[in-house]
Amino acid sequence: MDEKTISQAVISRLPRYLRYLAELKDNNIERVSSSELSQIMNLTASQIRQDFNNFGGFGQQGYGYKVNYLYDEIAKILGLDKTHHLIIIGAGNLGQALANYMNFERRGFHFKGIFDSNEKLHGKKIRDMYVQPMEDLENFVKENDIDIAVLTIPKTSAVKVAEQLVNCGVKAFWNFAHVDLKVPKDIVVENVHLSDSLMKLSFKINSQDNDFEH
Amino acid sequence: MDEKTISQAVISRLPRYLRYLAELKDNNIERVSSSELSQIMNLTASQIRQDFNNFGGFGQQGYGYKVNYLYDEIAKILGLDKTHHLIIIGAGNLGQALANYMNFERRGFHFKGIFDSNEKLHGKKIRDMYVQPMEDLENFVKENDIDIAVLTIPKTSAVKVAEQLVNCGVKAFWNFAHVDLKVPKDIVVENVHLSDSLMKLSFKINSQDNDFEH
DNA sequence: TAGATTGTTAATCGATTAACAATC
DNA sequence: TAGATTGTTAATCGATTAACAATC
Repeated sequence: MDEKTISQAVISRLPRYLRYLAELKDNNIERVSSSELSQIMNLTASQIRQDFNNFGGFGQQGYGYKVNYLYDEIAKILGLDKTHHLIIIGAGNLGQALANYMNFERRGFHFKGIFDSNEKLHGKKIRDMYVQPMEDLENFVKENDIDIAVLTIPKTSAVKVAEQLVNCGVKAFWNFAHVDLKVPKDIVVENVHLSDSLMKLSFKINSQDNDFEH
Repeated sequence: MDEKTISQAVISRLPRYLRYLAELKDNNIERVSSSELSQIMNLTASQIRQDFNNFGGFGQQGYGYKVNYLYDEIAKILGLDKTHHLIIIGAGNLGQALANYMNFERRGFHFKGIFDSNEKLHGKKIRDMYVQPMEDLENFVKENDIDIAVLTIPKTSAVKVAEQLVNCGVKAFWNFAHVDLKVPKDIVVENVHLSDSLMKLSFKINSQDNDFEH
């Protein structure tokens, strides 16, 4: 429909908007102006209005934005009203933690299974799932219409497994492996490189103490 | 010394440079030109040279960059040669996973302790640490010169605990709580908002299927 | 010296901020 | 209607890309 290009910067701000709007909702605040929101969120009012107008206007002149309506619209933009079928590849520390910790279902992500190559883990119960062997992966993906794979496996196997999953029809990856996946460009990848994040923290500490500012 | 402002965009690319340089090192490749690196990393050669020259020139005209030297210099810029004392607040799924999964020591981060308010967890062994009660937190931080706290606690307590830790001398936070911390501006915060990341994934899937491009 | 590739300046592109007319 | 605040255009700022002189 719209056929507009949304910049990465805007996309990154959307979940944060949603978070602050949820807070306003919790406090039973019905309306908010761009300048009020800008103060709470430490942005400029102009940027907020520009951001929202990437998706068409959600406000009313002279009034501001209805909190509930704005929240719902942004949730829709983020696709949180859609449902997806998700599996986790890698039942190590991180995979298990995400299975237990993330509230996948609340965001429309149906957690359907967890896999690992380590046979000591096979059959282990994680949340309400049993760890399955990698041999069963392809069939499971095809039979259960899996569209998202969470990769919490070592980088050595991540690229290969991702390719395999693309061939089975997986459309998106939440990638925690410390490597850049090689997938066709219509496949969605969202990287969470924890090591990179820790290095950024290190840089900021370092640059504070010494040389360069950031 | 230098007193230059490094943009957020450049900082974010540094760990990725390091990753690819490590790969070249592993393959015993001694030199690399900006244009070779640009092809591997899917960047422009110009951007790479601009990035490096934020910190002074690391290359030789007509030759390129020495892989080992460049790696070491970027590691130094990231402060990976420095040591830090780190604790984890929150011994739930995520806190435990990070304690076990992250190779803190390898990057100069000395993992010194893990804390939780849940007394059922107190004394539980995680890696080579025992979970300590929050009551012992302040003394421990002061006595052990802790400068970094990893926050894997719910957002409801994160802001308060962060303030408390700042008062005890903590200088940096690796924040996994789904909230923006309120700390003085000389305190370093690196956020890992996993929910936000998942929503971005959702957006990208959604925008592929329908309306807007990204 | 000739060839290659950096370091750096200039040009372009994109994102943020400012300004204001439209309108609730 | 008057006041307020959006939606949107224009101005500014910053980051990326292109070009090329410096130099190994």
